Amino acid sequence: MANIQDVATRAGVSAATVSRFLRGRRVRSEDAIRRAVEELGYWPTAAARSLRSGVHYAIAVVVPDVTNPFFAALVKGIESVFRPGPYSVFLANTDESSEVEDAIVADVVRRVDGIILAPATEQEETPLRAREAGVPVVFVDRELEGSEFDSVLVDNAGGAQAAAAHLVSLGHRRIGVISGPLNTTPGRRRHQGFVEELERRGVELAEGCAQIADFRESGGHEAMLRLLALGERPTAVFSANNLMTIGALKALTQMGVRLPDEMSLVGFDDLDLATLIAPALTVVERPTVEQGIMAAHLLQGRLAGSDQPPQQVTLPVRLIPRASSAPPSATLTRLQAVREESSSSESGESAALPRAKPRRRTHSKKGA
Amino acid sequence: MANIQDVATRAGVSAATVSRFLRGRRVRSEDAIRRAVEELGYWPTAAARSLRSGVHYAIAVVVPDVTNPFFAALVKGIESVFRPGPYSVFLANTDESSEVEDAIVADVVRRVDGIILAPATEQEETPLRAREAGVPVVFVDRELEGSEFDSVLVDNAGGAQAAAAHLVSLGHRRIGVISGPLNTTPGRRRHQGFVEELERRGVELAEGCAQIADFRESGGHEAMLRLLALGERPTAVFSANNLMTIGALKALTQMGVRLPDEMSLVGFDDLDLATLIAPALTVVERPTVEQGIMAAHLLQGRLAGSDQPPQQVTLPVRLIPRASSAPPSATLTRLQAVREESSSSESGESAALPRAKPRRRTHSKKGA
DNA sequence: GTGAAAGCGCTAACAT
DNA sequence: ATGTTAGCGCTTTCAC
Repeated sequence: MANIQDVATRAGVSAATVSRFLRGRRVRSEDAIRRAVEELGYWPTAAARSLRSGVHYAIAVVVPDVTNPFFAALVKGIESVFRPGPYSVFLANTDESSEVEDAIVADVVRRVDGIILAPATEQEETPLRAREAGVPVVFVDRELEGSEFDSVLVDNAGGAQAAAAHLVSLGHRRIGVISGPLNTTPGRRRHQGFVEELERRGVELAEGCAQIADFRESGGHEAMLRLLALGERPTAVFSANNLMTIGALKALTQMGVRLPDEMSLVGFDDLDLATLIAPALTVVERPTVEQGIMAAHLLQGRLAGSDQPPQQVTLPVRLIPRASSAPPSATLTRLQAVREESSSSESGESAALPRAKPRRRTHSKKGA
Repeated sequence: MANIQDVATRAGVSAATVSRFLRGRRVRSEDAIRRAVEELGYWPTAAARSLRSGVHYAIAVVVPDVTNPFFAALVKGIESVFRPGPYSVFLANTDESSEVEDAIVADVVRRVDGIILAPATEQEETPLRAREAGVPVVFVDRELEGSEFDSVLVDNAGGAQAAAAHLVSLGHRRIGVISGPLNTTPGRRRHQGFVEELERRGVELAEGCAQIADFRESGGHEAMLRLLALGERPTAVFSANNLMTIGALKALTQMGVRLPDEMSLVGFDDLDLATLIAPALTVVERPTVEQGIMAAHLLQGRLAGSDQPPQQVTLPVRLIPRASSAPPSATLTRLQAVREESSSSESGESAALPRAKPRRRTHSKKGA
């Protein structure tokens, strides 16, 4: 395989000149060099270039699970930004394991100029090592507690709150939640956001109604089975990510529980097929490709030598009400008893409306 | 950052000895070296190692679209094989573009020791260049015409044939197909397999009933809209991959066409949510993770220096009949006329059942 | 603008 | 088993 010296000889110049030309500087012998490169099919050896100059013209994207459509979309966004070059984008998978992530980052730090990282958990100094090695890191989806890294998140708490508010407004009082690991940013934020909003609205989380799972389909499946096995089933459930929502749906189908009659379900993350399943799924949607684009821009800034203080970008989410969430059905809630007593004239429509927005601050209004 | 010489000095040996130790050979001063490595936080520089030895301890997986669950699963399989090391796995996305693929492969050839490639199209000598560079290539999902590369495919033709047989057996005579690009292996094989099986069973593909799309959701969507706009709609459609099936489903929903009453649908590729959509989707399922594992094993063989002739592995597929395919409905087929005459007593339940497994060979039973 | 020379960090060949 | 030496292919001074 031809090297730079071969090109130089053929073009009648020195290797240094060829190198300069290849790096975009103006030289007299452009034509000759271009021709020599062409004829020899020359392409620089990445390793030699990296060794000498310290730049790799590559970045790494490290995610817990490529199989998760969310991360896949993220990657697409990132790639679209870097496509024009000169950086190649490499993707690596940690399989939701901190150990694997450690190994990958340690390896990749020697091969790339920057890293976009969606950490498996928050307990790790791996990214700090990367920084020590002089490789900028941008966090996506998950962040390091009080760290000084660029990061792009979505409004996890806000989305979870919207889901809680939605379910309470529909009249649900016995509500379940399937959360991700609490040592991950989205796991903890969504869980807290959901639970706190319930409390704020005077709804207590009953025993066994908070299931901490693992962001995987199997975890969601098992969690939903546990919820269904409860003495008193929740009338509504919030599932904190796409994969667990799928698992939960399968559990419901398997146990013959009908949505939304027997249970309401709201998921975090839109599913590609959310509108096709029956009933169409109510979800909290977040920008995925955009999140990747944002992260890529931040990293590009660092690669260009930006010395700005760490940026913390938070993207908005939005609740999309569809058919899987509805007021609790007659047979399942005590509210129903109240309803039957008090109102019979308005029964036709009111059940479908968020009429139950009860006692925001339980104590403050008690006397009124 | 410490280099190998620093470690050597600290351990009181030469750099060569450290190098040998790191590569697994036995040395006397193991302990001292290990300690020095530890204390200095030393980690070899990949570029230097690659430059000198020519090995990168990395492989690349190049796919058209990470967002496609099929490729995501493939990657998972590959990673599971390489996880134990010593090779890192990098993933790159070609966005279904031969040009991007060319660029990626040209780049990656200088950085890795082997490539697993799912080509965007078949018209390219890129992989040949990789081979010239001494980098082994294993094809997945798609193959190069008459080439001498290892490859792992699934029984595309067989799957498509099974789908055709299934639909014809149900009684469909006016059948549509949404195919992928015919210059890709799975696109062509599935198309041909399907069409030929129809012919073999005496069913002709009507004008406009063969839609060649692009393996993308949007393509499937548009193709289905075109099929629905036909003067005489097909009573059944075969969609040649997961993404197009999703697009087709959305088109059907959008146009208010009910499955399977107004149309039967069979897809190639199982969908994660196939059982959750209404009605559950009939699909041709193929092993995805296994395909990745197989490809990884083949590449491992080459990396280990195997000189065996190119292996061509074909994995079996299987048709999973679910609810989206059923006999053509009353209003849509002339068969119904026959039915109405002959049977009225069994009308209650029979409509939902595949009872009409009528005249496998139209001509053979005509007189009965 | 250009060439000569040095060297990035490592491993392979050759001694011992 | 270990040290010495050379050099992978490139980029970067440093002169000119």
